[in-house]
Amino acid sequence: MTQAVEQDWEHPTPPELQLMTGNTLFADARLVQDPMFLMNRFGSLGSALTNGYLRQLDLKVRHYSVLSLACEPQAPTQRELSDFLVLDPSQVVAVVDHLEKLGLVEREPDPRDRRSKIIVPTDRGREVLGQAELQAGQAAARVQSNLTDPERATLQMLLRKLASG
Amino acid sequence: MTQAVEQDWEHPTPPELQLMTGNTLFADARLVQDPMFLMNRFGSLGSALTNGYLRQLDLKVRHYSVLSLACEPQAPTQRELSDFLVLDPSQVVAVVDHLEKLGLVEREPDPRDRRSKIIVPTDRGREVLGQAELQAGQAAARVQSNLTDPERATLQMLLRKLASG
DNA sequence: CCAAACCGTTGAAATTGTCAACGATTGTGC
DNA sequence: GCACAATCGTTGACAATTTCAACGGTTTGG
Repeated sequence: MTQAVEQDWEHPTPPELQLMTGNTLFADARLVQDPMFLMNRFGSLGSALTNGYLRQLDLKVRHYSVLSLACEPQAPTQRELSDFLVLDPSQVVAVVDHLEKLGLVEREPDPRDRRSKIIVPTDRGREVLGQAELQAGQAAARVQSNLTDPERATLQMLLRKLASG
Repeated sequence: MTQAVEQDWEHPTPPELQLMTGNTLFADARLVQDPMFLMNRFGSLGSALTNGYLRQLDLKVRHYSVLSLACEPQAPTQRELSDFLVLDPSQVVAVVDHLEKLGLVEREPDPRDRRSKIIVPTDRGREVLGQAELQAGQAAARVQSNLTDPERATLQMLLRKLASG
């Protein structure tokens, strides 16, 4: 039943999505000075926009994430994906099921633990990952369109340092 | 014991919340270099943590956001809240209902447009907002614990510039 | 004055998040 | 070796959240 439902701009057309209100009503509100608020706003807004760009590949951010991790040198188990992506194991099942139906990954038995299954990309999986990265990149570029290149680099550096907990 | 400084989690509120995997498995994964991925991760993770700190006030991030905006010089209508917070109007109804039941805000008719209602904080609302800001600040400090003060300032500046679209 | 658009509200549907339990397998203490 | 707890993927149920259509009351524009 996982058929393409609705349409809209699912073509190679860039989705229109309000990034941040040009509204000057709350321009000086205390909320917009709160980094957590902004992070949450751009996080959800960014993934929504990325989902739009990924729709033509029948993927969402979570599928793109799993596919990307599956293409890393060391193929992950579903448990590792669950931990790293902070997704319930049952949600990982659904994501892997979808990717498997698209022929992008395969479940293989873990030689070291027959309880686990490692997620391995197919050739087509690696190919589609490249396209997905392109789409995600376009979405990211659009979100960061207000920043200069060095600012983007600084932001990335700070976020990575934030993640190094 | 000293309860003034310490956070007492009266209810099953997890003080322990995995901010970012110390797992070194995916330390060099391409995903962790993607600013959008990190932004989304810290956005949802940060709001989940903030929700935990706000639980003692019977608030969530969305209620805190609405309360904060209601306390701005110009009291907003529900439509303006809906637009700015990217929430469906029906969700704003639920949030305002909750805040109203807690006696923190009141719906007042908009003198300029009898269709709209402006959300005005009560005295207790402003008081609780102060406490909520304290809790949210603790959550934020915890998320940003890996950053130095100047780095925090830079991050805030970049996020605000990101929002100035 | 009339039609279209807008606001808040309600309710229903779809998506997502959370949690308990199960077979199969592995690790642990004895 | 052997019971026994713990783990992994999976399923199914349940709660929370998002999305959407429709409705009275109101405003706007022609």
